[in-house]
Amino acid sequence: MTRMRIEPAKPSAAASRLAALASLNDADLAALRSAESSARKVYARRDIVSERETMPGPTILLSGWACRAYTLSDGRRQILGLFLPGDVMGLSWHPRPTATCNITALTDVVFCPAPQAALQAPGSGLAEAYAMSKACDEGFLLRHITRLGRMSAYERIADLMLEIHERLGSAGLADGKSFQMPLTQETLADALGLTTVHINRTIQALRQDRTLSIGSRTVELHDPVRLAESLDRRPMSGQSG
Amino acid sequence: MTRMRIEPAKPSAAASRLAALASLNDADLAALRSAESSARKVYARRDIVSERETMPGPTILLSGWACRAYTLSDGRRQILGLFLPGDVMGLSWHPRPTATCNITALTDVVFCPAPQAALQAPGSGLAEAYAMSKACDEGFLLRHITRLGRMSAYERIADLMLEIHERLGSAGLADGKSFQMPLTQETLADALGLTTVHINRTIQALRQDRTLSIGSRTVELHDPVRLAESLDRRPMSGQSG
DNA sequence: CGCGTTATTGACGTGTTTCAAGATCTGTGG
DNA sequence: CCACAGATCTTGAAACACGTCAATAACGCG
Repeated sequence: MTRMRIEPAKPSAAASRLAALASLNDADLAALRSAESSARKVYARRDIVSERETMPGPTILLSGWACRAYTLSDGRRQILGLFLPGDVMGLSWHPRPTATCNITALTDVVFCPAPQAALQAPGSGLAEAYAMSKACDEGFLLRHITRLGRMSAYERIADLMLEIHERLGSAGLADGKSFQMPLTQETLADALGLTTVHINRTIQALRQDRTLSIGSRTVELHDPVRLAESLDRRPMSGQSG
Repeated sequence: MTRMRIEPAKPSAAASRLAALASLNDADLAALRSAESSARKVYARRDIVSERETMPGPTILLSGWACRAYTLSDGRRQILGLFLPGDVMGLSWHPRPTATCNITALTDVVFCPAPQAALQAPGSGLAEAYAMSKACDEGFLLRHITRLGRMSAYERIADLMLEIHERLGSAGLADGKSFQMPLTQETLADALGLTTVHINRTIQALRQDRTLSIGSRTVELHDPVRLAESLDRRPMSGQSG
């Protein structure tokens, strides 16, 4: 891979995601690039933010996957939502933000503070991009609720894979039918309110039906459009335009 | 009920709730009172906002209960969250807000637009109150996810009753151990991802254990504090101060 | 009083969990 | 390059929580 002189040639996942949410001007992109230079790294299985800790400001996930999770005192763990590359974590309108759950790195993870300075500048789309990002987040939470409340294991897995596929797509990290997924079956279980054993068996059923196959760190969707319809996934409306 | 000359004597549930979230000045309270005069009413089982409709502005629920719900095409219904008197519905940072789920009246319901004018006025606490309200909302969503994903039917019911008890309390609508609850068992089932039949049987178990009793439109908690501890409900930290 | 909604019950089916063991993978160090 | 340890995946058998179906009882309202 030769390094190009003109930087914007290969936009980062973050820039690509945010640009899909609102139109960013050159100052915005520059602010993003400069923020990315002050990146921090956290290794897999480590907490990025621990419960009851003070929340840091909004943070952009540059690479790797993370999640918000809540653990009951007897050890039961529920993953509340995933963060994928380009997502903005910890966006909070909370005046005095105290973490009410952990943010944990699921893989090695690199992140940086989300640029704030440019927010007030005329023509900046960053504020809108953050707002859209937050709105999407809530949409994901709501979908997660109906997944957990009203879907079978089979549907839950399929639905989550579709969501991840869409989200990675908007960061330029998925092609039409497949993507890289670093989640273990145990993590999937914690996200979907199931046990590892049952996740395993259901994945086998999905493969046998040729609905989707989850292999070593990759997922292949056999017919994303039809599957999305059968799961009542409305096509995210014209939010991206 | 005789009408008092001096209004603030009996604060509305809305004023009481919002005042608990941030300190409101006289102008804020006046704005609230005046907004309440332009109230609208919707009957039980009717939609307040239907899916794919344009969202109205932020709206304060003055009396009655409502919910956000999502219905799959085969009829399965999941209640995403409840709105109790004093709650602010439809708070959205979304630039071009389109409803992604219904808001339905669970009982007869009265609501009014949330006052906006006073937001920029110096000393107004309304903006902060709305922000806190939104932050609480997200907390409720997250808790709902762990309820659905990792709790048994028994725990789900108990946990939801505790949440409602706390929330009604901050609106001045609950005493130490009990409150009025207009939800049918079918509604509870849709909220908790269970069937009516199983809700019914589990309620009987809860009563038999003297954990809590749900009778005709009232709930009595036998030992809220102990129950909350056993369900890992952290005491909402110092947010209210 | 009668009708629709809501609550209750019983018998039975099934999706998911539990427990426990073994197989496979992955990275690490010798 | 092999051996090893820890993580991850896979499998089977048995238990249980919860769902389904269907019928009846109790409520609440006009």
